[in-house]
Amino acid sequence: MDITKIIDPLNDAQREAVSGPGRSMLILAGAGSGKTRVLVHRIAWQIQVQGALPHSILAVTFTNKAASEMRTRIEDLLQISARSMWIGTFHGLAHRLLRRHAKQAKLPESFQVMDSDDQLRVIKRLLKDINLDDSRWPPRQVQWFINAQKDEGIRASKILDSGDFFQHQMKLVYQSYEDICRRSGLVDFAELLLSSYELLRDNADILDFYQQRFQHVHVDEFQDTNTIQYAWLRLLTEGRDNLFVVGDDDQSIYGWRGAKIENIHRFQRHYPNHKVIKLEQNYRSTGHILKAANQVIACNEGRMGKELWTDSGDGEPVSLYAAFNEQDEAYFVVEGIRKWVNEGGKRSDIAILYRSNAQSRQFEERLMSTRTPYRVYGGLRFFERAEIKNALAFLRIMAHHEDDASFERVINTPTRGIGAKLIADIRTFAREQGLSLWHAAETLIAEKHLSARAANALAGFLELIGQLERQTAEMALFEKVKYVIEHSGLIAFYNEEKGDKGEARVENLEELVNAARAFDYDREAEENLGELDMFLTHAALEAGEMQGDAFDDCVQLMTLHSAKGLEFKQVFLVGLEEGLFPSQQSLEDLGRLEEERRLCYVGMTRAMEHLTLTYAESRRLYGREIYPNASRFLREIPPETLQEVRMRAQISRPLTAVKSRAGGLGSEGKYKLGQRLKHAKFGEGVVLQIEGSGAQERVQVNFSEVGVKWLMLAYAKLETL
DNA sequence: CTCTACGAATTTTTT
DNA sequence: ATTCGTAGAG
Repeated sequence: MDITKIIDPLNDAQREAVSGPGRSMLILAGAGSGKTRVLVHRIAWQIQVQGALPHSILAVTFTNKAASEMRTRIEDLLQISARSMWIGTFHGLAHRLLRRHAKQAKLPESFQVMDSDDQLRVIKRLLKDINLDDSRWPPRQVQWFINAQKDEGIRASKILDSGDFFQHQMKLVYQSYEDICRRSGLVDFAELLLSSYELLRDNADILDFYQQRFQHVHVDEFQDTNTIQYAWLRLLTEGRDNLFVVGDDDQSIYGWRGAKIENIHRFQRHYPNHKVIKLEQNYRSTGHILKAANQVIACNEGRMGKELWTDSGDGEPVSLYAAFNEQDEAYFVVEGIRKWVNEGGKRSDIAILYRSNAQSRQFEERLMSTRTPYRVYGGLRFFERAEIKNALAFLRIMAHHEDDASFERVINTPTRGIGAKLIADIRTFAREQGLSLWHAAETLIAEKHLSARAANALAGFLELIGQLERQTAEMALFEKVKYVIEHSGLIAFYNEEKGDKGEARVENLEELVNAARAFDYDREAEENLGELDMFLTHAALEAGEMQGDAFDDCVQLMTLHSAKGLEFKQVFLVGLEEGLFPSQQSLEDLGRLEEERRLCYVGMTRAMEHLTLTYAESRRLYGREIYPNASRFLREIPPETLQEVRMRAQISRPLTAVKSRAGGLGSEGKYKLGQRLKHAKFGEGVVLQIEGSGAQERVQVNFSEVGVKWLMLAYAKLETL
């Protein structure tokens, strides 16, 4: 066997990880340290050297992109098909388990996957039905609550009824939501995970089967796992010491949606025999960029401790530009892009990264007026567009009459004279009789409870669906889709819509036909599911590529979050201002502040050759002019790696705040970040920030009773705890 | 049913 | 500022 291909391209640490003993391992892989490579080569090693069967490999990722990349790279490396390996996202694999064992998972054979938009609609509907005032109970918040419970593995029935009104109400809503989903055969994303966890937990035979099968379990981006995902992994590997996880605590930026860094510590406790390997050699960025990023992340407490290094030289220093205002900032960045392109650089090697989507605008305007091609990430994706979801809802309701969500979606789309009143009546009747909306509608017509006009319109709808069903019964998937978008009236409906908008929607619908034609049934068909159902699931689980032509040479605009995992020769990290980045909401909580800092670290380490940081001294935000301070993260960067750029020297002020090395690193004095202390008047609090020195030294403290305050150390009477 | 007007909210996102 | 959702009028 030729193992040189597997081993030779690796450095020592990577090699140790790849060829390590067949027990649990924790690979702490810094940014740009070759983490995917390690994962891929580890799997190759197990197969080729240790004789593992492809069949016994399980590899879990968070995104479809990561999963397919891993699969491709394994196939390229080993020159074998990776078909029999289970490589996929947590949700994708959970889904596969549920399809295979629908009965034991207490789900209908043909359950449908709901995306978050569908889920939100169901919740809105539900809140209306039980007459909850949605200004006091915002649907989003309810959705968030339910998902958070599921992510923690908590069923509605397990929520304590502590007498807390909010809790009590939420429990009721959650319970009704569960009922609706069960009755309609709908499963949301969080439910995929929770149900598949329960499936394994409650069925010893099934669990045993998969434990036997998956001799080698691998997890990518382990720091992003939430409670239920960890519990799921734990079940599969319990007592087997075969869990190989790769992650980076410094790149944990999804705490706000339930990711638990603690899972790394949990892992260390639960797999006592494990081995830890740190990958610290970086193959992406120059020395200056790494030094700057290292110093920033070093300000966080309680890290696993890693320091990136490179042997490829310092490179250029990091640029810093203090813009006059947000327009000047955009102007400066686009000017930088122009220079780069003039010197022969590619636009697609450039990224503009920002904290919040709203910031993209000024850059778009500037790019547009200079006619620079660009692409903004994070818009609606193909399968999330309303017209596509409408078409899919037709297909769904045809195949599954009890799917209330789809029924609601298309009952009056395109409009066919079924008004709010009639729909409400159907809903009420359905609820009273415990029927699906479809069945309720049928019954209402049959029992002549409706006015002639209403009955007519409703019967027309049912008949339309019935006709579509019959006429497309024998068609291939793409023909079926084509037939439905044409004969449901959707195409005609959107053709009516004036402007490019309707035109674009029609084009999208036509594109859906192509998507159906291109859909590779065989590749996905493992479950005993019809082609249409597979396609619908595919649409929910993989919302599809974002808009824009990847082939064009475009400047890339995206949030810091969506930049994770990517790299660019030239990175502009913009809007480094207190209140923006770190965001306002994170200022008062050290934990969230540290997550912002990690986000900053992620952003900086995206840059390969050149990193430019900018902030504005004045910014229009929500229609108001604000005068933010430079971000604390700038002060954490070692000055020797920084180079201030001044496009218009007389305008931008000298950067005193940035140059003065503040005590923010927490090395000197008796106060450091996170330090608990007590003030005679304000009570107890936590140190968030330290600035200045000597008589000027001041600390920002978050007091539990009175909130955030700045205190001069020279005057304040403080006592450390 | 569609259009307009007014008020409220406004980090980050994958599945 | 802008967007989004709802309430009320036409």
